[in-house]
Amino acid sequence: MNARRKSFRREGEDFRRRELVEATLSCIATLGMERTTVREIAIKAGVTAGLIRHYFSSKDELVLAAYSQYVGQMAAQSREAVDEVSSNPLIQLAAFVKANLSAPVVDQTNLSLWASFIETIRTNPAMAAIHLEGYQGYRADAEALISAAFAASGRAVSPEHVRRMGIALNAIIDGLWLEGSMSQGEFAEGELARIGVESASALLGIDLQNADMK
Amino acid sequence: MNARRKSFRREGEDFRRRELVEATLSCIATLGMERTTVREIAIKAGVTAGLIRHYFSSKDELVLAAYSQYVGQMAAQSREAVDEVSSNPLIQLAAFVKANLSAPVVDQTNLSLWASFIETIRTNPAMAAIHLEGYQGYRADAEALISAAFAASGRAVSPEHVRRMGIALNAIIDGLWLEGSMSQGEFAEGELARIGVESASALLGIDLQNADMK
DNA sequence: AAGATTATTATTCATTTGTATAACAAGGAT
DNA sequence: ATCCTTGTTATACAAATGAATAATAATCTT
Repeated sequence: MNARRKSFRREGEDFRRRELVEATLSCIATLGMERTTVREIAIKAGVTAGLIRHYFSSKDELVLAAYSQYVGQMAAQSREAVDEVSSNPLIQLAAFVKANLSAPVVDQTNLSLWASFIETIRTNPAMAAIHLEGYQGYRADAEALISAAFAASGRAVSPEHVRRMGIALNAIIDGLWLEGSMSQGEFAEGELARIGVESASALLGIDLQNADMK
Repeated sequence: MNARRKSFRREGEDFRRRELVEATLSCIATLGMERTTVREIAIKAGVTAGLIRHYFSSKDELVLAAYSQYVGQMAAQSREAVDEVSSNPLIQLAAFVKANLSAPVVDQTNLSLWASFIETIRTNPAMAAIHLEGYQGYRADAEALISAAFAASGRAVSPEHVRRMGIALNAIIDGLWLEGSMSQGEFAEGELARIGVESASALLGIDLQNADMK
């Protein structure tokens, strides 16, 4: 019964931090915030619990880092989808909508992860700050795409109108994302994205559905 | 240091259960699920922690009852708003949208409460069942209103189209609710509801904005 | 190759938490 | 009035949790 000490490799700080953050996200997504303990995170990361405090001064700080990583990741994902397509603003806008209404964004686990973070925003100012920054960036991206789309359609619109459209577009995307993520299996493959593009077209008064038919 | 026993009143089962459920909702909304302990709930309800187990066999069961109460309350609120106005379907639909995009529905604390529950749906089948029932009811209400609105506008639409519109309407409401609840103070009084009615009009192709000008 | 550094593991600690049990008293029954 | 029922408080307990500290070994330095 003489248990030997666990063997291990020494890793660099950035590597471990990233790994711990990744494990934290995985835990929160699958277990929820309440059941995400430092021990559970450590197991998922393949280390012992004590190591967490070597890199993060508290569990709160780790969760904060995880949220920061999550927000950045979602933003990057969204921007990539736009950059991947042609420079036609209508096509870009359609790609933006589609990317946010397909896997892996639309996913029950991802929704659960998001909800776990949202819950903490009200009482944790640091979390709130990260959230605000991410949200504003998202809205700015949406408004830039809308502005460009209107310009490409030869329509002059006021900044106030762009703001309104940004709010509405953001809402339809978020709302469809919610529905798609919650109702497992109700939507056929690609259906949600199609409804999203149709709805965005109706809201903006621009036909985005045939935009990618070059 | 001879602490006297706390004086108390004996109350009926329904009274206590309701009070404990109410305290639970309040705790989750303000503290978050993680910091909502049986002791905290008891304090908020003005009783001692032991009493909770007298009425609920576990904390989970209490939280479940609280969620059930929450879902029912939200549904009733929404239906009341529709029943309060005239029987004109367009006006009813507008009222439905407005009710879901005004206080007290749009509120950061309410969002936090909702998020706390959503988080648990993935791992708790009982919570998932309550959620599904509430969601389906909500969607059915929306589709009924949409059907009636199309009929009143003299437009014949297929059930599939109604379904699509229901999804989209639901999405714009949820999305705007999210935005309004998260971004404290960005929206002027009534602005969110106005954007909602405008957006719903654009989505459905029905003018709901002037519907209440009798 | 030996020593120094520190990343990592192992162990310990004080609190908190859900739950279980025991003691008590408020209000009704007789 | 006295007894009885049971709603309610008070106390106890085991498990879990975040954090702190001690021990160890992997890798770098020289």
